[in-house]
Amino acid sequence: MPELPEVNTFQRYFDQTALDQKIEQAQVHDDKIIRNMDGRSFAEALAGRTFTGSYRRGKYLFGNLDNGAHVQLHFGMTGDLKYYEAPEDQPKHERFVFLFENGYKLGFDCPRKFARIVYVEDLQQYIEDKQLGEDALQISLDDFLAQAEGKKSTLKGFLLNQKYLAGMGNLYVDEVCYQTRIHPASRVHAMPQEALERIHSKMQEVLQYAVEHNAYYKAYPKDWLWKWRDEEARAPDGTPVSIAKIGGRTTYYFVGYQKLFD
DNA sequence: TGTGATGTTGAATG
DNA sequence: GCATTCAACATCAC
Repeated sequence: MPELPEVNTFQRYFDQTALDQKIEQAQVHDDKIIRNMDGRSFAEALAGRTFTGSYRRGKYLFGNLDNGAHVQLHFGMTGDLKYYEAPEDQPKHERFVFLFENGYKLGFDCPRKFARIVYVEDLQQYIEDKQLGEDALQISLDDFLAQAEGKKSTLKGFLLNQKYLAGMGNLYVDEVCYQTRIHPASRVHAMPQEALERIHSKMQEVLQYAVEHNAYYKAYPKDWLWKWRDEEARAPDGTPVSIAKIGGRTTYYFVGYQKLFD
């Protein structure tokens, strides 16, 4: 489920379960989920360490280790965390697990193995090399406009590109476009500044609301697109939903109800 | 049985 | 260098 608000919820969970406890051992069940070393090296690097904090940027969560290194947790499409004690509570698709001194474990579950776990020696350098954009919840209007400057891509493609800003995913992009009544296939360079300002403002409003509700979508307002994202959906003016690939992803939008800048 | 899914990356193309 | 499209990654659920 992981877009920015979901990862923010994972961060809270991580902080409540993993911090300030010595890691007795890390066990890697599936080597391929660790992207920059084999499972044995990862386990060796983590043994005896302690997480002292965490840092989230967009959909990327980093656990801060007491030796200055970080562990990147990126959840892909199906990543999840589970803190448990009894062996029978181990999640079905656990790919690796931290065993703490108190006997509890923090397991990383991921049915589709799209998650990306990386042992990061130098976080600043890593983020720079990745060209990871500013966090979508933090980015100022000025920086947002600067990123949008001259972009010929679709609005959706722009918002999804983690180099420009980090954290937006398929569902929240559709939500913001719907609520601002701007067509997701609009060309960024054809949008007046006022429209970009509305996107920026609504984006942070939506993300903030979602974060405050722990990304629990059932608690989202009834008038969000999210609630009834299906083929029967209609805009308030009765426009039936259109479903098409925009920016490479399945997109729900309303022709006419959402203004197209092209 | 086939299809697509809340994500990212790299290759190929224009 | 940019933008776009596509395939790949691997598994599950409808």
